[in-house]
Amino acid sequence: MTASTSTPVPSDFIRDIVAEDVRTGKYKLIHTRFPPEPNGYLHIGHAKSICLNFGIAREFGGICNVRMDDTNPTKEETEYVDSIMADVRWLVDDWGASHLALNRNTPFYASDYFDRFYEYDVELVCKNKAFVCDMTPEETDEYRRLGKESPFRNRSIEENLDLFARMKAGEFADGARTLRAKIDMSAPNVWLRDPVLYRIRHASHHRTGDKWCIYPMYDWAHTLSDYTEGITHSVCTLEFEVHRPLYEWILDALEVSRPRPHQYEFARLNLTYTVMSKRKLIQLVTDKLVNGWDDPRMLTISGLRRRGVTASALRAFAYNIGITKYPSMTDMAVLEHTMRNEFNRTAARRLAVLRPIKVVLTNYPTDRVEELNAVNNPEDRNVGTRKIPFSRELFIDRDDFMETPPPKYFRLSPGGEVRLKYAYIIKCDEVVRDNAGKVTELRCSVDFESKSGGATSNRKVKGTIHWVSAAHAVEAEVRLYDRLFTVSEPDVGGDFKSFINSHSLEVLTAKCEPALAEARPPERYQFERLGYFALDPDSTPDKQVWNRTITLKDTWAKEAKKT
RNA sequence: UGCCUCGUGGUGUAAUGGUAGCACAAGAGAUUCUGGAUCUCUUUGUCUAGGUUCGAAUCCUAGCGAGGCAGCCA
Repeated sequence: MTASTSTPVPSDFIRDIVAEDVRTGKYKLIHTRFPPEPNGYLHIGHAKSICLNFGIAREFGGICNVRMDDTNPTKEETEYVDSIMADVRWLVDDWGASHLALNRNTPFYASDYFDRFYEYDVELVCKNKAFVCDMTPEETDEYRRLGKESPFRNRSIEENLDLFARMKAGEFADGARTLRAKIDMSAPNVWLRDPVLYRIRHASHHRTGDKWCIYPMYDWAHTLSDYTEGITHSVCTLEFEVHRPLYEWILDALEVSRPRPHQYEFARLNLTYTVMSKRKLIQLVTDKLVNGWDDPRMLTISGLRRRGVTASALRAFAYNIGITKYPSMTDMAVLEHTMRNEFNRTAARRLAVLRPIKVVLTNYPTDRVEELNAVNNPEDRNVGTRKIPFSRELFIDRDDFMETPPPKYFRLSPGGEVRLKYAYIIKCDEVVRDNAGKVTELRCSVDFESKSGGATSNRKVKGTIHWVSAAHAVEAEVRLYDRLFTVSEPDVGGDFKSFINSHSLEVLTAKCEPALAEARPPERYQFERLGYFALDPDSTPDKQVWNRTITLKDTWAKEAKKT
């Protein structure tokens, strides 16, 4: 019996391939990699990829590199490197990280291999498998579409060597020349039609500075980075499927020693009610439709973390959705279910009132305060109980009172009864309003026989609601989040920004039970009957800020909608 | 248009020639001092047409549909 019996081990077509390679002894060590370009923040789709690549390494006793694919100096920044590393570490560090490869704070960088790439370039030219091309970008495009050979294709090796050295030396302007692989302009796969390997960019690179003015293209850099690092299974998303023959061609052309890496592709994650592309996420940030990359409404890893999602919940989600080649659309409800499933077991319960309405218990002594016993987590008795103060004046949530309740409404209404959780059954005798007619106070009477835990507490009423003692309440800011988009697929049918949910953030001042004042990050709580909440970094010693990570399932809301 | 890939309930996935299963969602009920959780039950599926086979979701052929690629982006 192994540890894997308690934790389900995923199975999918890629892991099947790895398992087979392990069985046949194809490689000494399974070695995967996660290769982000540092040009944006990581999102939940990257989390899927991280969990796959690190998961494979973890399950097969291998290792996984994080490698910055930083071959385009005009787009990449150190800020993104830092955020990516923080996100990856957060996601995998408590996942049996000791045998993962992430045993250092610094990632690998494709840019560290630029010198080595240059040697490979020269080798390729010497083998007459690459040439320097003088065509403009537009001409190159057109010739590739038409399958026409470049007029510069048959330059001598000496001339190519000379020209490429002068490209490197900075003699030519951006776009003036490229180094292209010499493959087959009549190939049906356009990526085999003499693809560009190097372009000229007189731009400062975030790590190599001004050392280079020629930069490798993705295919060249990525393939050779994989090979250089000893990667065995190079796992990427479906859009690179047509690049695989080029990946193979490069390794063939350089006649690299075996075993060599192989590329496998899986479908990227799509989720309802959100957008996933970096381009769109960056627009949300720059257009200030959200408050930065880590806005809790964003499906970035940093946004999810700030909202209160745990790394283990994200990993469980990655496990739940599986790995295939089918371009699917996963229901946001799966993510939500994964969170509730974990937090229900792990989050301690507290009482908090979001939209307070005052309740005065007319038959309760003015100066009396009781300390009532409350269970911290009914799913985990080990975490014990706490005391909650109870007194004559309380707050309850406005949602828990209706003047003219519909049928099946179990909460408080004029003349009706409800149980205050851990306390008494009360009856609403009188409704007090202000001049505008708004209800400002409920005057209720207590059934002292009904005290929770007491000998005569057996009487049942249909509803139980949460409450907070007014004199003891601690005020806190609460931020309620809803889906960022109003439609399930904001990517289709027009500008995605026109589907923004204008009510996706609501800020309230809540009344909390005193025990919450002692909460510290990264603790998270269930506010009973409301949802799961985590402290936001905006919290100060004077004022807590709570983010609602996810609501509880609300079958009453569903019921109410029917009528 | 060319090339590549993929089609299993509403959604996401499993079954790798041998009883189509799981999860989410939806619906009904039980229970409940959270309208939470838990438990029970129910609805809904192999894209189509041929073929191979004792037997096909699985193998073959054709069709249909969907996605990706066709940057000096990754």
